[in-house]
Amino acid sequence: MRTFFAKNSSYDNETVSSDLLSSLNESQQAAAQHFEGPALVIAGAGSGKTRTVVHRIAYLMETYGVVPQQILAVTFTNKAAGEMKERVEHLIGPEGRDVWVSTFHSACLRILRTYGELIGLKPGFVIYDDTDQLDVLKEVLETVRGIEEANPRVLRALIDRSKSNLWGPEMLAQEGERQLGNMISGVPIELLVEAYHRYEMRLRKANAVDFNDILGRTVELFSNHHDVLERVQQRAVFIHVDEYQDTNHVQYQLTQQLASKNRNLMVVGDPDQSIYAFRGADVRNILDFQQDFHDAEVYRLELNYRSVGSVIKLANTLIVQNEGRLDKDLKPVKGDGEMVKIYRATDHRSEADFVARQVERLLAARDFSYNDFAVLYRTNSQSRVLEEALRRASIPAKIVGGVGFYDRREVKDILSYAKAALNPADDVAWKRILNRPKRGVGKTSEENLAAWASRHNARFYDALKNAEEVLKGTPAVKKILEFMDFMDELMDAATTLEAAQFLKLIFDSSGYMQMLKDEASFEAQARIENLEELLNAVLEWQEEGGGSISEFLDEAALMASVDDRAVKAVNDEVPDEAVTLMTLHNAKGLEFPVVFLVGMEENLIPHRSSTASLADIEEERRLLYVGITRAQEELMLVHCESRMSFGRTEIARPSRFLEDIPKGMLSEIDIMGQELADASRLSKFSRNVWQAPSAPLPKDNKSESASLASFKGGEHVSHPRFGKGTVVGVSGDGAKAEITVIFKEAGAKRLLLKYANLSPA
DNA sequence: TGTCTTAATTCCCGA
DNA sequence: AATTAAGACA
Repeated sequence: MRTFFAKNSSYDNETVSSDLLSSLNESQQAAAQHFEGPALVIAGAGSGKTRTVVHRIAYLMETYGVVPQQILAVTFTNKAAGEMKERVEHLIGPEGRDVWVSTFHSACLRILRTYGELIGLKPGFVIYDDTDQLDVLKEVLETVRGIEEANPRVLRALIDRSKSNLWGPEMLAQEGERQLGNMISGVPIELLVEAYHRYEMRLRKANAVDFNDILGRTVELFSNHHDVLERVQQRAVFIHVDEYQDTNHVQYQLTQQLASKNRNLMVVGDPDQSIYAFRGADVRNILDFQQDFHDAEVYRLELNYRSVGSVIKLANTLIVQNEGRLDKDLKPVKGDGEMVKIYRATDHRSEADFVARQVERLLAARDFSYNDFAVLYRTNSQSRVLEEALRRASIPAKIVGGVGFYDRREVKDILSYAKAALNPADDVAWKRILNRPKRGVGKTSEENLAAWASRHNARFYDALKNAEEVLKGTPAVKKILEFMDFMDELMDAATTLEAAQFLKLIFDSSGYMQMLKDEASFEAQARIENLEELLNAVLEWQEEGGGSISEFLDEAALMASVDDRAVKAVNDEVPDEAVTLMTLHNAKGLEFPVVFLVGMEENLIPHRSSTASLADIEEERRLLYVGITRAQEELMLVHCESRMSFGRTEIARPSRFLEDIPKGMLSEIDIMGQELADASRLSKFSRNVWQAPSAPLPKDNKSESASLASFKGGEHVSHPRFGKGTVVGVSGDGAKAEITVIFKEAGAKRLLLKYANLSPA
């Protein structure tokens, strides 16, 4: 078992026994004994949901003689799939290996690799990740007139959203206009639809699918080829879907299709932990389950085995404030435990130092190991300071997520060589490797080649093949001929060599390694090490039964950034024992004895871009709820008085969510972990909810600072030209002091305070 | 073409 | 603050 999950206490005493259900509580038993027909399991945080599903699988086999080949369990992340697979095998032995445990994406990819040709996917199709998508979209935007200024990222988000709703360009034209209006980010929707259409053409031409296509095209396959659906249904007679509250429409459709024949569908989830609306997840999928399946049995798991009482109480207090919510009362099994702590740091550095100090303190005081600590934050950008502070304190730490191993420039470059060799139509890959390492083929040549390809409706590869003609008389021709000779060799090798050997060939013969060696910088050295690590990953994967390089590419694409294998691969030196740093989203499904929730501030949680609607706020609240419920023994909340963002120091106000917490539920502590005496407590107002102290006065006493000090964010002000607005930040001091105000009409403005001429409103 | 400097953008969350 | 795009010039 990987160390990452080593602390899963409920796992340890799972054993095969004649009395399979004796280790479950009453409601868990009821769910685990569910046989045929649809079932909805509402499973609160820490209520033993995975345990219940794993036992249900064992019970199906033991009591009803269901064979493992008829059982499917779908999870969201590779991590969750890996964990469930191990627990299934642990509980029911070697037979458990035949249970199909998979993520939506890898299950669908497997199906498409087998049957994709039926819907026009050519064998050897590649997967475009988000960077590839962006590359394609940038080019597409240049070809649609009137759309040049559109942000490719905005367009990508729109396309992703459309696809997660199973909307093609035509549907986006209809539905999009109805639901989103006729302009999106200042661009008419017709043009965006046109761009979407062209994007689809490009992908088709490149024999590529994007992430959403992996699911969407599977739905298409099932709809148009019932025989394929039936074959898969034979392999999925009993279906389990984990984290059902986070399914989007495509996943919903897939589930419906798979379950349509046998109707043995068990969905498990917790509406209070729905945190993926931003990528199309729809809580209604779980809330309406009983409407979809009128005969559904409903099981509720409300006993929490994970957290101490104080943590559960806080979580419940928070979440009841959401309006659109299924009533659910999580009850702790454990005692009250330590009070939840809160610490007010001056800035993000002192916040990080606080975390380091507490890790040291708790480690010394109690029987903890580094693995027992997790630091959770809202945005990846918060990780750097934390990582640095822990390193200064010689505390080993690992970051889960963030810029993943397979997103690194050098890794993407090398894998692009493989992709190009396997698929001549992969324009993105060919363009990426053409001049990396530098071989004297610059931007102009690339543009001319691309223009030729587009004129002839050909592949970029064809342009390269015809370089002599296309770039007649330029010095680049000779270079391209050499390059193509090498690539011919590589294309041959792609089908004959093993994955690792093939990779080695790319390293040595492309000139890429040589380029890094010649550079001789610290950075280049790190890149070389990453490439060596990539080779190790391939070797390890081969030993575990992996096959060709193309299969490895699939693996790498689905691995994405969030995977403990990816984390391990970043640096071989990652010690077995380490504090875990990750985003709140990544923490879902995990648990740790000690949890720090940092950045408990307005603009972070709720995030600045998620305050527009009640639905946004409620999702942020659920995200915080997920964070709180990760803690088993101790929970510490931290917020700062000021924080740097985009290189500027800004005043930070405590999260509104904190202010709804009754005073007695939080213990305010100092950096030593000592509870502040009531007299020294800065929050001295005697309201019965926790209240943040007012922001400190600026340290200097220049005359201008008096006016600066009078703003701490949140004030309603009025400006002669921009009208009414709200102060959201102040930075700098003296004559250079700036104030940021979001005006109701004019939007966000950064003004020199000296001239801002604001009056209270 | 390549390199150096400067300007702009991003830092929401992810399979 | 850090990465990436754009622009100037050899």
